[in-house]
Amino acid sequence: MAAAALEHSKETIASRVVDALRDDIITMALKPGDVISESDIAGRYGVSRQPVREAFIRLAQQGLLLIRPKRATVVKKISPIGVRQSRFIRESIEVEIIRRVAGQPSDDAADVLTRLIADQEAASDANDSRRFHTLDELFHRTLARLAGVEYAWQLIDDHKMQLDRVRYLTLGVSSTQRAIAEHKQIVEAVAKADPTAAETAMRAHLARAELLLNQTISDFPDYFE
Amino acid sequence: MAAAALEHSKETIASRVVDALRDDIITMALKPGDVISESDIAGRYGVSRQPVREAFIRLAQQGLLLIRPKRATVVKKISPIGVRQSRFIRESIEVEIIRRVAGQPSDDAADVLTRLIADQEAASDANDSRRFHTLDELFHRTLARLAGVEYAWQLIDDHKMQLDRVRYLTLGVSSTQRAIAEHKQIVEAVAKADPTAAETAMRAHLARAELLLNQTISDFPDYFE
DNA sequence: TCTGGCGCCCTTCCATACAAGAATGGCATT
DNA sequence: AATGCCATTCTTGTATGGAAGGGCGCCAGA
Repeated sequence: MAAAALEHSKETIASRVVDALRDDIITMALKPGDVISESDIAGRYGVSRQPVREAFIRLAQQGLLLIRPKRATVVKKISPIGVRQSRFIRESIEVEIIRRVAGQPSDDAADVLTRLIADQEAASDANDSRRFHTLDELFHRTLARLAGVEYAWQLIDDHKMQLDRVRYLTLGVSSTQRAIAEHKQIVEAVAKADPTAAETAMRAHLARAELLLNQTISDFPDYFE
Repeated sequence: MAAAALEHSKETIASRVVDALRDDIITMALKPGDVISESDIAGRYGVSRQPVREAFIRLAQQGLLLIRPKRATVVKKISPIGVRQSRFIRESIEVEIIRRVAGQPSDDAADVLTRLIADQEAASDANDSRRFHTLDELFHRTLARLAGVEYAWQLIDDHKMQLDRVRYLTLGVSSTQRAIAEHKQIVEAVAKADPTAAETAMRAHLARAELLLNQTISDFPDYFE
């Protein structure tokens, strides 16, 4: 925990504490199982306990913290079941999305997606994992936008944080080459207006995450329930 | 707002306030657009502002309240876009569920579902709308359980509250007969182990909600954005 | 040595006081 | 009559002190 002096903006203190803590949790600066307390964090950021408490409540609702009344507050360990179910939800939605996109194809769609893949290849060549994953997220978000349900993507953002923690642990591991190849298959199916092929490619793409999860669990057993 | 003296249990005051307020909102005792304040609710329940404030935060995260800093807190109006997107998510997941259930059929599945439909018919004959909708929810939840993703159902419960408010407004309107007939089609497809037919039936079942939504918007325009 | 009880310390939870922004209505000025 | 300013009074946001409860270790007794 580096974390000194959250930069002051016009937002409320509570909001800034939420952002700071969430970032620390996703980047594993705060590890699953770590015990924190209101006064602890309050002292660390030089604020009172009240806004910290409110931050705890919000993060607990997002599934990142576990408040044990009168006992303590801990960074929630990652639940393999929760991760799989979150992925089930994501897969359900993404399959529906890719069907729509492939079902009503436009030249724009394929173009935009192709360009994104090119960027990803550049990031991969430069070994810039962070940027690669940012572009990966953008790829999927773009599909949602093309399907006209970008707003729905925001709704599942909460669940996605569970997946993000796992992904952060696999930053150096995941094979970017393979992901790119899979993305190409998806775009290809979209260009051909073949919903079934698109669905198959998307399922394969998402299924690979299962392998990564299992490896990550054995690499960091303490971080999981 | 009837609402006196929330019954005391061992839970925290904040939790009880959350439950009470959420119930008031979903049952339209608190109407979309109503302005409430921390001290208002605090006085009404005879507690201090603090737990009420925490309840507001939690309900705001669930999309039921809108906290306008330093200004006021209002019961959020229902967003037609949000409702449609929530339904999109639900439809995506339910289609995936029904495919799985129909894909790996069991005698139990059809039996349990058939029994639930019988109960629904009884409730419909008795004109018990509340019970009918409770059974309706149980029907879909059972499908999730049969697909082995009951936990995922919990994850979308938050989004479902948006739909619940609309559904409450349509309590006397919705044609229970039709819903029952659609449920029968679904079970039939499951019994025949026909995923495609099951999917079609499920989509039709969920699509009918769109009509209800449009009618509800014109019936209660003030409750929507 | 083992076991049960008691007290201390830690936590979250609640209450209260104060601070600061925002809206509204009255009043003065033009 | 219209308009701009200012004070009053709401609201939510923050700080702080104490209350209530759970965990843990020391200590006494068997």
